[in-house]
Amino acid sequence: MSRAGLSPEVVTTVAADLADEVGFAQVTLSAIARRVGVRLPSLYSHVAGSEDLRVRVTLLALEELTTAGEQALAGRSGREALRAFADLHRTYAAQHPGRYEAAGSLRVPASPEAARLAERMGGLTDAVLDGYAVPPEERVHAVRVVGSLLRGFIQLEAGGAFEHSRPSGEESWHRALDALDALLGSWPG
Amino acid sequence: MSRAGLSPEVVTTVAADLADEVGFAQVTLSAIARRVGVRLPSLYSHVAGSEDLRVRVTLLALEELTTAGEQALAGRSGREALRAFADLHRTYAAQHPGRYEAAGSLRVPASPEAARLAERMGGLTDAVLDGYAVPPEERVHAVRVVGSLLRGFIQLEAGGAFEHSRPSGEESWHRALDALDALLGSWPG
DNA sequence: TACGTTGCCTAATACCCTTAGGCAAGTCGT
DNA sequence: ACGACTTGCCTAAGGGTATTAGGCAACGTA
Repeated sequence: MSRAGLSPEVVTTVAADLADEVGFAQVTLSAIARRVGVRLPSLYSHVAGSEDLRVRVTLLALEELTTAGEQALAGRSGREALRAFADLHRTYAAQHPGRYEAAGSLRVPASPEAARLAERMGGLTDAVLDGYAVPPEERVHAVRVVGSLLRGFIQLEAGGAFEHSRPSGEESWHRALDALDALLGSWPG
Repeated sequence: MSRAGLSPEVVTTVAADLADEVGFAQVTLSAIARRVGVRLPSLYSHVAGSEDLRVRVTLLALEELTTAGEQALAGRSGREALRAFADLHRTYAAQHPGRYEAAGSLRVPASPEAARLAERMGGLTDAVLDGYAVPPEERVHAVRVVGSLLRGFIQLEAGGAFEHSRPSGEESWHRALDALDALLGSWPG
């Protein structure tokens, strides 16, 4: 009986891929075991259980998004940075719906890894805002508004809210980004 | 053996209450059966199954939100209407997290009831925008941006994103509404 | 090569969801 | 008021997922 060569990372990646295919909520240990060719209980050698696996997928997605964000923002600022950051998230959500869903779940337990990620994500939002003249004490609010709009739009679009009405989401997306740019350009109003 | 006096409406309401207490994803037919004092299979006389129940809870939440919206918006327009509409959703989400989660699930199957709700919800957003001079062909985009920001903010707040950082979400909420008001007041740019 | 570690297995338990079939409590026609 | 029909609730049974316990064999290492 040869071994399957599993590891926490492999199991997590398979789970993330499965989430992209059938939805994060439909990810099941049974399905993963079938896919990698082992019996269900064998997975417990690599992950602590169903909930642990969900957290791992969430952290994986956040890490991928953050890394991609750091690359996308390199050398950009202001409107350019905002657009790159926003488009990155929208594209990631479209290509990896399950991962994005996981990333949006929030509520990961505190851990060194989670803290490091939060730090890096903070750096990203700082980089975006650095191109705008938002007063220091207003930055928190600006970050929250930007995050809210992006997240809300992407989720509505992913949920099919714009599917059966004209015009397409694409045009609204550009309006939303223009609105955000104008907003940040004249913050706080 | 006396009867429990159940009905689709009662089961749905119990499910919604349970969702508010433990989260929409944790709502289970077993738990509902225990709560109303019947055996699990008895519920199948009232709902078609687990998925059917979820849809019913979603429609219940959307209906409650819409009805409350119609009352909150009566006699208001412009900034007043926007604020009433936004605060209503935020308050509803805080008081009925499970219901709000259900309402945000989207993707309810097409039905006469769903169509009626969509119609009424469209009327609400129209009422909010009527106080602003948004060009007719731009209304769709404005509605989407407003919806995205509100939804995103409320979800981030519900997910605890603002919990461990100052200032509180309350202040950011006011900034967000001011930003939306300014945005709609000078749409498209 | 012998040893300890560990990856994977079978077995067993505990939910949850769903369908089938039966009984009796309501409801309705006469 | 009585019988017949409808239906709300029940038990029984089967299938899926999650988790734990305990065993065996494949690997890394002395």
